[in-house]
Amino acid sequence: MMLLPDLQLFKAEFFKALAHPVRIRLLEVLRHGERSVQELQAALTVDQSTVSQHLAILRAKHVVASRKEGTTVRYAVRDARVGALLDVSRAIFNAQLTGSQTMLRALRRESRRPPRRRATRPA
Amino acid sequence: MMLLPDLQLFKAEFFKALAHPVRIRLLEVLRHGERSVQELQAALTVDQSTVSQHLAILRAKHVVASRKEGTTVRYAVRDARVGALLDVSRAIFNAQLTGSQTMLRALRRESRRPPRRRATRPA
DNA sequence: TGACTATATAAGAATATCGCCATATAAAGA
DNA sequence: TCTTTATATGGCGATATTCTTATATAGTCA
Repeated sequence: MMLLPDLQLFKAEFFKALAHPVRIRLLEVLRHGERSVQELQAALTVDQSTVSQHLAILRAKHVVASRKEGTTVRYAVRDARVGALLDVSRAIFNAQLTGSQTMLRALRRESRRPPRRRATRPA
Repeated sequence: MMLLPDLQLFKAEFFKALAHPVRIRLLEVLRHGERSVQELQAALTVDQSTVSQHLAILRAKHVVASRKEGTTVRYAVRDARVGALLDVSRAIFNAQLTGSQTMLRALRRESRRPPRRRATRPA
């Protein structure tokens, strides 16, 4: 049966694009600015073809855009509101995760400013 | 390989919960208030077991909660921010859908106040 | 208890998604 | 042109989702 308006189908496709741990990580890196495939690969520690495949999916769903620059390709989030989306969902997780101390800590860690690699060793 | 932190996995599970047209429709009805399974079923025109199965998924991911009331079971969204999430994504679609006139119209129709069934016929 | 209603769950077939490996394309430099 | 580097894509086995059909559970009323 089914027969639902295309619009809901379209929305579902969009959420599907976010429904994978690798793609979430990709977006959480990309929301801080444009990145090359190499940089993304380094940040995630998954292999090249996997990163490329997930980027292809995000591209197909129009979540990210790619721009060629010489040999490398740089990716960026297409709509800044994707950041807002991740923030709202973070707030929801936060409320939901009252159980797991470990995940709660990880979540809090994420929401702090980008961990600005420490320059000097602590006193 | 893989080895991503549990947190991202958890987030992906959450988005997966939204990544289906039927579940999106369910949430878009539920965000306006508690509903029984029957009401949901009537609103979506999909059959009983399908609605129940999708509700089970939303329940498993803690997106909705169920409350028994006599013979019937009433469902509600657990976190009001889910509404905000749907709104942000709507905004993103809106920007994205500059191509499809049909979907654009459907999207606009959705964002108007609940269509409050007209009481008198137009003049 | 039996019949009826509302909802949930199980099992299976069809389909989709995922990760991995190999290979393809494309730019740049020798 | 040959090589190297950066990225994309095709094929495949493993796993996960989804719908359908049938059945199970639970509340209500007679």
